[in-house]
Amino acid sequence: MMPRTEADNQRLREARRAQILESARKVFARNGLATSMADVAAAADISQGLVYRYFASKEALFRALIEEAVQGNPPFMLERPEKSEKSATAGERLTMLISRLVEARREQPEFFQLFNQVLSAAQPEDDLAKMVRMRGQVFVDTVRQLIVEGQATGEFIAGDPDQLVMAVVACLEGLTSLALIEPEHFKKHCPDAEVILRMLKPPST
Amino acid sequence: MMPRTEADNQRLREARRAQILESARKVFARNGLATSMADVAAAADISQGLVYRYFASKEALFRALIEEAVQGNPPFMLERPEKSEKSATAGERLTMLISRLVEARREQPEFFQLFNQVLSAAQPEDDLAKMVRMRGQVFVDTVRQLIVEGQATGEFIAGDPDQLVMAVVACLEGLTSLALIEPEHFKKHCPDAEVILRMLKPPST
Amino acid sequence: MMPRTEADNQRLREARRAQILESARKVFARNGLATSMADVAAAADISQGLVYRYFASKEALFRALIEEAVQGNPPFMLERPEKSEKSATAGERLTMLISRLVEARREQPEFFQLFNQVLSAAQPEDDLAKMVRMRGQVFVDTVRQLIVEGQATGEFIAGDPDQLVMAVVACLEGLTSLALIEPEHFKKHCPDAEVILRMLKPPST
Amino acid sequence: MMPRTEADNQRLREARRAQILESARKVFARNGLATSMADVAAAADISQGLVYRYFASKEALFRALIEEAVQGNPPFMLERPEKSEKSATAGERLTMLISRLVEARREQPEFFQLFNQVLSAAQPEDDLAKMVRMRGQVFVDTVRQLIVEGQATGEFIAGDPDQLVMAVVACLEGLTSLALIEPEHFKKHCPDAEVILRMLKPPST
DNA sequence: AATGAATGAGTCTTCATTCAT
DNA sequence: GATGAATGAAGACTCATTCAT
Repeated sequence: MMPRTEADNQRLREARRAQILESARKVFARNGLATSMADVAAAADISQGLVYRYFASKEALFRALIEEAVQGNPPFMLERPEKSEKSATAGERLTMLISRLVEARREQPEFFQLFNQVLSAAQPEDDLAKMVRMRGQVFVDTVRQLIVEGQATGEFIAGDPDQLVMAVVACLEGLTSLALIEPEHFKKHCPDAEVILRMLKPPST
Repeated sequence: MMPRTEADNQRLREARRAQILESARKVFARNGLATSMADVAAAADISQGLVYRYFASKEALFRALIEEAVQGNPPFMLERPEKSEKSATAGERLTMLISRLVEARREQPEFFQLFNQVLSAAQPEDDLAKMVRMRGQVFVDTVRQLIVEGQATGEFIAGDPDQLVMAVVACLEGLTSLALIEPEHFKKHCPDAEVILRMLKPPST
Repeated sequence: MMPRTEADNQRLREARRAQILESARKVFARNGLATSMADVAAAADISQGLVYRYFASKEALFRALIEEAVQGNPPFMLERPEKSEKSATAGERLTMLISRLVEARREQPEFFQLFNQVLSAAQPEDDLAKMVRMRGQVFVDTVRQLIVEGQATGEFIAGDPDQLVMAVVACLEGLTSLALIEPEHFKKHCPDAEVILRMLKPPST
Repeated sequence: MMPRTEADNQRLREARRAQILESARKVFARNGLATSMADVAAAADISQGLVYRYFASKEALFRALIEEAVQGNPPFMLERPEKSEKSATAGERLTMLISRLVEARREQPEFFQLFNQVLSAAQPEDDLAKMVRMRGQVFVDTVRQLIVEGQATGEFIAGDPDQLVMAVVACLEGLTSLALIEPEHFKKHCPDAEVILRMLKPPST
């Protein structure tokens, strides 16, 4: 009988918004920007018009998804080693970092797939593409720094560090792609960080 | 002054077709299925209408690109070890295979980027997606076979072979993505096959 | 604590309705039929839904506004000379009429602007447009009648009466437009009826 | 058999553009911004899509119409007295100006109706509205200047010049409105400039 | 009675495709 | 064979209207 209270509405709106973001994340991660707003609305099980009460446009919605993923609400997105890890060796820290990132891709592949969608469809001048590339660069720099350190201490194999960085990064990027193609198989046989790290260590033979 | 002969015409047509395919490959590889036919025509420096003299539709054009890439007109696409390699060990043969694939990605990244575009934009039931996935499966099976063999002979580290396969495949897939993002840097620091192969070998420590 | 009586409710409803009409008149007069129901609700400081408790549709609301204006709830809308004026000459009566109409436009320009909005946006077959045109015709006929009378008595200049009618009517219509564009300036320099009436009198030279 | 030449296409495009502008002018003049692009296309007897090859958007089309009208391709739009008129008295020059403007409204009412549509539907901050208002101001200033001059020479009646300006301007504006409501009657009984000018002259009695 | 979230039909706009030349 | 003007169906977006609370 009573109209909804202000607080009720606020809660409703936030829930709706979250629901739309979640549904949109799934469909955009899978189909990229080719996804229609009708698809988004259907995934969220609401009318097309309603999406526009929460996001001004398709682009705004996609942007919200990317920003959410870049700014990394999900805690496992943190790529920099945590304070408690500062005492570990470069190799140990890189192991932890890779481990976390592999795990993140296993838990929430959509976040990473979104990045791929941006990079594989957007114009280079695109604002979002820049943002995603910048974020990627931070990650690459972190890995490079640890590899160089590890090489200095002899933990890692010598050689062009950029080559090693690229191998490691490619591996992670590739896992994101594989997660898109075969989610089940990916989850089951997702490689351990150690496997990836072996690329940085001299083989026994 | 002589009217063109039938053969001349045939040759012209084939050249035109090849020109369109090449231009289309570039723009589709970079921008995905969002690429418009106007973009294709502009890239090929011909009118929009003319594209339709050679390909019945956008879909037909894209299909031709994928089929060309899958059936591997380009010789380096051959993934199965050649006959002369039959005598080598599994490790040697896998090294050669990976080596060839890395090289292929360095030489002609567009072919592989096309596959990524298909997989990241198409519906799973899509005919083309199936074709590309199947081709991927062949490759995966080949790698798996060699890894299992290598494990049997002790060349490769023990453990879940699927995990190792995935690590190797992911690395290659990831290289394709990186080639799209930063072509220059990719070409310069593209990792050697040995780096990737190290994931399959026990580390010295 | 007493429940509202039926009469109270009735009064509340009427007040609400009047409030909506007044707000709607302002925004429709200024922005025309492009005005959204959201604009109306905001102007009336109520929710969108509530407008529909008082008016079945946007069209019904607009119609109510036009009918209110046409039927001339506002007393100054009466265009026919009043009884006490019957003894005056045609010229005197026309002066009084014009005078009243100029004054009306100064006092309540919105009513007249609404008519303009109908005529400039609606289809000719539109019901409302017909109503407004018919009302205009009554006014035109009245003016024409007085002009013809005035010409007969020599009060007004000879010549095509329709031309004179149109000049007078145009002047009044134009004042309505100017009132929309520059309300302040309009109110300050609104011409006297005599100025307009001069069009009907032979110049001294 | 031969493809159209460049020149052919150029001519075709210009003709098409002109055709669209003309059709659009009519429907926008009559129905204002509520006009749909489907209406425009139908009026021009072409498909909806084609309009967009000539004008980027509905707004761009409308803007082109307004700019065309403001910049006044039509020669009769010139409101400033021509050089040859410089020797005439203020009254004579104003007569010529009004005369020209009345004539313009008779010949091409659509141009002036477009201005009315802008002013009666647009937000005040609107770019186009500003442009139209500015153009109106130029006209008002011209009329005012001539009236003041005429008052100084005794040609015109004394009194608040702004009131007289407003009466004259209103009359012209009103004619534009009437032309929209009853085009036929308007053309037949359109008042002469002299009638309007009489508002500026002392009456004989 | 009152709110504002939700719906869906209608409009603007794009783009694959066709067609006159 | 070649061009680019033209078409029309599909997708983004708005807004009058309804409905649960």
